[in-house]
Amino acid sequence: MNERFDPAVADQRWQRVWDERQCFAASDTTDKPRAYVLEMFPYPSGRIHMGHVRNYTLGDVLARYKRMTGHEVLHPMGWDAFGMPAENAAMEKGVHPGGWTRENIANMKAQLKRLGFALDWSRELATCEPDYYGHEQALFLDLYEAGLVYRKESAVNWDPVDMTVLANEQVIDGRGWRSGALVEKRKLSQWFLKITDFAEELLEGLGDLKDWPDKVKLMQENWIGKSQGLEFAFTLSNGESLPVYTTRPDTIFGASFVAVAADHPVAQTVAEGSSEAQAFIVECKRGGTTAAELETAEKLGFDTGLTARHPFSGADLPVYIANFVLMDYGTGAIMAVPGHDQRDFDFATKYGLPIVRVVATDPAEADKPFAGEAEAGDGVIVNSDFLNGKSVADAKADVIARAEQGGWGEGKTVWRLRDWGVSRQRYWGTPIPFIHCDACGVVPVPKDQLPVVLPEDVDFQTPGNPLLRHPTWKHVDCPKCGKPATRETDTLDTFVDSSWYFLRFASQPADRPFDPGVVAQWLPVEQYIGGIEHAILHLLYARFWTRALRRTGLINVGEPFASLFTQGMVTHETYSREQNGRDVFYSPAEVERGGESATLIEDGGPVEIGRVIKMSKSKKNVVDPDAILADYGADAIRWFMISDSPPERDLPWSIAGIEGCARFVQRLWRLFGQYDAGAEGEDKALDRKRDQTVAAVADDIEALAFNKAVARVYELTTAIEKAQPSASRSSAIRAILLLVAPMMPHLAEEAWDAIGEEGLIAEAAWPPVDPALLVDDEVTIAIQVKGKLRDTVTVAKGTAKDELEALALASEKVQRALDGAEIRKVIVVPDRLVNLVA
RNA sequence: GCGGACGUGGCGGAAUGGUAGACGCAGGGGACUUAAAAUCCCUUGAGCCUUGCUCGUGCGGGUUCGAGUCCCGCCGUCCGCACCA
Repeated sequence: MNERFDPAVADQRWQRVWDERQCFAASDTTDKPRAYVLEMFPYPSGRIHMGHVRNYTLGDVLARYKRMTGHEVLHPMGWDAFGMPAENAAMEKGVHPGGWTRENIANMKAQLKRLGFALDWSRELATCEPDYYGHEQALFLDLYEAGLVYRKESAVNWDPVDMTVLANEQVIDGRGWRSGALVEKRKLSQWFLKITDFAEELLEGLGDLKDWPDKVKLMQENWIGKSQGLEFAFTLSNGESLPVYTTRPDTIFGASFVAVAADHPVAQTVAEGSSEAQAFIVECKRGGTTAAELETAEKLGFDTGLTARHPFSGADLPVYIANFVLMDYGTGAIMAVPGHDQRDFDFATKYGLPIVRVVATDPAEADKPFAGEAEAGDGVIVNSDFLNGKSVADAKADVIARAEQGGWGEGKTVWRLRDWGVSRQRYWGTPIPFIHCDACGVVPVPKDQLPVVLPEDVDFQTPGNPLLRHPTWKHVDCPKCGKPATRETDTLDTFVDSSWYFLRFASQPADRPFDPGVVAQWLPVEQYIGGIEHAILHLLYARFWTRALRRTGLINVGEPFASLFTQGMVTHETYSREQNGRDVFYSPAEVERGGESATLIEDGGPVEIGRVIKMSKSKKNVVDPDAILADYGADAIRWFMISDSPPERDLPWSIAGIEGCARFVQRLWRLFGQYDAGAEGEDKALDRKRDQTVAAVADDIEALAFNKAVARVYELTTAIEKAQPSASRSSAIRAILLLVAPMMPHLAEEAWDAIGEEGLIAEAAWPPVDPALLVDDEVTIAIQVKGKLRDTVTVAKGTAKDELEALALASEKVQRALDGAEIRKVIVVPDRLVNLVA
């Protein structure tokens, strides 16, 4: 064996062998148990970043481990290839989005290959290719036939200077990112998917997802937002009826005004007779469409002069048009209870409206003033006539019952979840397969005419949707009547692309989206891994899409992802200098890092080491995986990714850390070099340590607690190094080689070959363990006096309680700590501790 | 603004309510070497009256024989908020 392991040679060598032997191609026809391991596929931005390396390393370790434990593993990779960055590149650099994207894919694929991931490249897909999005169009038509697709008006961010629709991230401080113009809300007719039809199912389904993080399930639950409340109608002073919805009917006596959305019919009617109301409604159109923006904006209202009669008290409440009321939720009108809703509180404070307490922690505090904010918590009802003294829950039920009895309202379930708007006024996406005909209306493209392919000859020099401007593309004959008609020029949200790619990975026939029988063999995904930022939208849409396909009879899978894991971000410290009162940042490549300081290579002067934050271009704290790969090899970078930080938390990148990993690669290599197949003699303690480590590492990998597995590998390595040569020692070396095979596959193959083993370690079996060796026969007992540790004693496992107590009392240290005090109580936990309470 | 999480040495972290700090990094000391690299050994929470004792898991309370872990209230940081992916 060579003295040093050379990753530059070994990485390439084994990557070629894996490729040639098609080691990681998943078979659809096998008797083995299946394991579908999937990481969220990347957007092809051009270069792999550390976040990708982490994500795919986590999945790869699991996939390789699953293979070693006898599973047929499906571990595919593809590209989420539609989206805005390609169009931005087209505008900025004059390149075609397709060419730019495909070049990025080629680069990133080469980078992934250099990391030695055990991926089935034969199933690679890119969502921007017609052989993917054509099937998506077919599925969209299936959902249309099932009644799950419709069109309605919906607001977008409109840039009045560029005359274009902006994404939320393109709106900065209420202005268009390029033009700087104030953005307005504009209504367009757009395509929607009826995700709300599945609200109950999606909520209920969360209960079956035992291996999803509770936080993700909770976030989805809150997002779906099922609420039981009361819908009832106020009678207005003009005789009209105004339906409102409230989740807090218990607070009805605290209502001090009524508010409607700016696009509510009542607001429209009022505006007809008032130019001031009109102006206010126009004012409400200013600004973007995001929830965060709407809710942090100053609460504004317009007094319509109308009043609404309170159903119990008969009081006349003023009716406002308010910018914080949403037309999309409930009825677009609310009864406002300032004491117990913060938005209402802010509004009432601004317009001098009464704030009445109707919930208190104690009936005696009925007139306690508010401490500058609303109180949304539980309590007892006060100042509320017949509701006084009731709990919040009882009062809710009582008011709903009275409303239903009186025939002026009814209990109702309302969802926060809104239907999914999938229209995008952009070029680089899946064309929505519909045709607009003056005579026949909106007509689906017949399936035999799919795919509707994007035109290649498009111009990005003018803002707006190139499909709309294209001279010929949209002009077609109506499939129904044959007369001239136009294509739909909106494309699909890229979340649609990522809502079924995991099905296409499992099965990809040419003539249809997938084969349901093959899909059933692989789905659900056994382990899905990706960022927490996808906790709601992507995961909810994928769950919805899967259920929608089941309802249309296309598949028989409900939940696509059996187990979900959300990994943390890769972070790095920042380097900066203050210049002219501003921080100038330097990249890690420009800086020489010492133990506790850092200097700029260019001039040798010091730079300030800043906080450890998410790698980002603006702070220049980005490290390119390729450079690391070239310096340290794939195994070192993979080892770094799984060491130290638990995968769900942030991982701080450091050059010292990667150097430590590279050193450990060499240390293992030296250890493997000491393997002696002919060594004799038994080392019971090492045998025990070996099997305990094998069992624990297996548990850790299955729990994705890789940092713990890594710590155990270090411990076993040290134990082997300290042991004398023996058959046990060689056996332990062989075991640790198998343990690290999923983590450092190149080193493992090289060593496997060097010690004379047959075949590839990638195809070897996980080492078996002897259950008898897993339990220790001795344990160390803690001896406490009044809960404080005073001594320890090592005894045989299972030593009796009274014996432990006697040992504790016999301890000199214990006697000194007791200092003659009388023992009042003794707590003995077998194999754990003795606590003497004096 | 609303929803969700996280907080333990210089750093990343470990710890079924039961010996806080496993393991790694960084630091200190030493061996080997002409020297360096590489490697190996020892050491490293803070404080003190140092056979040992006291304090210590963001802050303030509480439950318990015993709390990093459970409960209540704060503070700070991060993620999401429906057209970024």
